[in-house]
Amino acid sequence: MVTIASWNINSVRLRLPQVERFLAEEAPDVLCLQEIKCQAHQFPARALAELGYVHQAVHGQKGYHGVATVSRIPLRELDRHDWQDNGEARHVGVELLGPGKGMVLENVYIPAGGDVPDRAANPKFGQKLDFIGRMTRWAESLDRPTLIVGDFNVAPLECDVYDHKALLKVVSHTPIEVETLGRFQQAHGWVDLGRRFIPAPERNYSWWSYRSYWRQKDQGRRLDHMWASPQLAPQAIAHRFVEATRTWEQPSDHVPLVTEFAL
DNA sequence: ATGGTGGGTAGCCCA
Repeated sequence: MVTIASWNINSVRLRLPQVERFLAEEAPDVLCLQEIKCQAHQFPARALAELGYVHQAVHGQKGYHGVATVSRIPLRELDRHDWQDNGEARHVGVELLGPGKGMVLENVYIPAGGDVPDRAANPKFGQKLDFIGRMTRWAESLDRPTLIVGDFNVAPLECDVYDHKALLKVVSHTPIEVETLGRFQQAHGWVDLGRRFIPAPERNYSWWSYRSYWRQKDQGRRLDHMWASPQLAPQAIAHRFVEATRTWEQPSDHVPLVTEFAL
């Protein structure tokens, strides 16, 4: 059995105690973090190593973004794609070397895309679409069993948001984003494990705004995903969102996802 | 209900 977790932590230094609690309670073999918001030398490497996560691939950046994959299983870092070509730290790819040997684990933080869903008015929105477009061309040539996880910043299905009609004009759920992410999915035949295990139209959110009104009304969105390549997906035997973390004190706005593989 | 809240970091950017 190999258990993989993914969590947008929104500052790993601020929430290190929550990461430690999550690792103690869920005991995944591998944890993929997004939005670590620190440089590699500031990453709490020793604290996580003391919990057994001694194998680490950290792609940090000062103040913003940043991803890290920490593991009890030996791993080898493969690459760090810059799909915007602007130096932002949004991806790290590794290969598992012990249990799960041969699995490639892609940890990605797709840009949020700003507030206005219009390329001309808001360059960040175009950069988000272009990021996914470059990911799509990359995915077309993949030929190894791969799990891609992270904060995709897109809620693809109608039931992935609290109000589909209202959110059609809100970045994260616009038709152009959903279509663009759909082309990425088709490029490799990715299996959306979130919906394989929690089928539509069941409520299944991974993110709630910090703004209190939205939280009270359960106005969540499914922005975080674990997608398996076709040859790997059948090995996934369990999948869950750990929604309880959102009720912890001073939480991340995202909750972790966990998948168990029979490997 | 286009405001509001929460990060990092130095006068704002990002989510």
